[in-house]
Amino acid sequence: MGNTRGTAAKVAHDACGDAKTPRTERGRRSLRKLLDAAAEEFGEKGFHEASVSSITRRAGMALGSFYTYFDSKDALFRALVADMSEQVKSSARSAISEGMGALEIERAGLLAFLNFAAEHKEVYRIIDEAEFVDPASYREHYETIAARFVERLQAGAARGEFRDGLGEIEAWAMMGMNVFAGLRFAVWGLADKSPDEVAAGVNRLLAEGVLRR
Amino acid sequence: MGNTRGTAAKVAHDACGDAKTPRTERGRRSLRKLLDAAAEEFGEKGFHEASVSSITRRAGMALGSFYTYFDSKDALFRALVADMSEQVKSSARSAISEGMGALEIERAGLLAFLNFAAEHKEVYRIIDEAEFVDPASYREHYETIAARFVERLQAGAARGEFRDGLGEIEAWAMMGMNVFAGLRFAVWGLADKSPDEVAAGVNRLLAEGVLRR
DNA sequence: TTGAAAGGTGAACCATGTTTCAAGTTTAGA
DNA sequence: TCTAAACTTGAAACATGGTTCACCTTTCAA
Repeated sequence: MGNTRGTAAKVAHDACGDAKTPRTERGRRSLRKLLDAAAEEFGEKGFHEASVSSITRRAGMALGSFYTYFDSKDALFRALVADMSEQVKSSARSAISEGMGALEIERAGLLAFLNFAAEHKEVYRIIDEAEFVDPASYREHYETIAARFVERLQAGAARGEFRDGLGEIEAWAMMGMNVFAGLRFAVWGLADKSPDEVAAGVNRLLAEGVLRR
Repeated sequence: MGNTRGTAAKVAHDACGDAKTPRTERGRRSLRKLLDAAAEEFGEKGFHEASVSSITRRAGMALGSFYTYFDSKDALFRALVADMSEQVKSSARSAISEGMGALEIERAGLLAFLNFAAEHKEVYRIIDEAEFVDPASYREHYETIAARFVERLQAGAARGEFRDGLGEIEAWAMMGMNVFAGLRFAVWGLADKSPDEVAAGVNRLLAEGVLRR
């Protein structure tokens, strides 16, 4: 469940906006421990059930130290949302490589997302709870991702793979498919379907729809 | 924003499980006021920011009266989730009529849902927050709806309108499309797309996918 | 008319958990 | 080595808001 060192370092960096930047190596280590502990705690309990004291306990430090790194529980949560959002985006991004066709890109992106979600089930809870704790981030998260879908849809059309006229409506619909597939098959993971199977099914739906022909 | 009298009555009835059934007409009126006030309050502020005292204030009654009708703030929320869930389902259900084709059913169902969501923006927040406050209901809500999608998909295939082999994966993907279309175009409603336009766009995507042919 | 049950009231109780603070310890550069 | 800044500590201050309770008012059937 714990982050890799690389990821955690990235967290600290990306979270600059809400975290107070530590000046020493020891400080960076503490900030990292706090962020990892918070991801676990918020993932398990949700924002309101989570407590700062429980987070510092997990991180193995005193309650008061928390306020050396964050101004408030909210600030910590915002930092975490920004980071998780970034991780979700980059997980899909990294799955895409040069020679892929437009449709293949979508399948690979979804597959990467499903694997990421299965590995980090706390992402859903944290992003979802942002709807209440930090609405602006929540909205920005989905709007940014939707914008990518629009770009890819248009690129696919330009290449002649996709039909013309695809835009925001289709982008949001696709994003919804992926998110719900992730919720049901990766996060709740009843293990009755493999990620490949799910990605293939959704991809076929996306490609040709449900009509018999 | 306020419920119609009919709806509110229904709420009270459906919520029996968590609400203490009033014995007199006056009591039923109070329970109704409480449920309507709660839908507003939870919709605006979310579960944790909402307070029982603010709900009773909205309802125009004293704090203590609340506990005549509900054992706790949680119980009220559960009653509300059950009711909203029921309303979402019946809004789509009522849009479906006899002579419709399988594809047409999906469009009509989505259109009704979009209109319902635009009219009751608080539904999203309440259902979404159930993920944290009442996870079992949250899951049941979506699983029940997904089951309906599966049924309709199979009915469509039996009629020869849809291709074979459609199942849970496709059902969850469709549900995701609809939910996200509702979030973006009905709830956030930037008014740049009409419900009909959105329903038509999603329906075409569902029917034939994105591939050029 | 009447009294028992239902419903209403809001101050006070209480648990929880965030944030502050004053004092101690460690780090890192000079 | 030395010292200022960075970091740590945990008890206590503080705020919030759910829940209880003892007493009052309304309803309704006999």
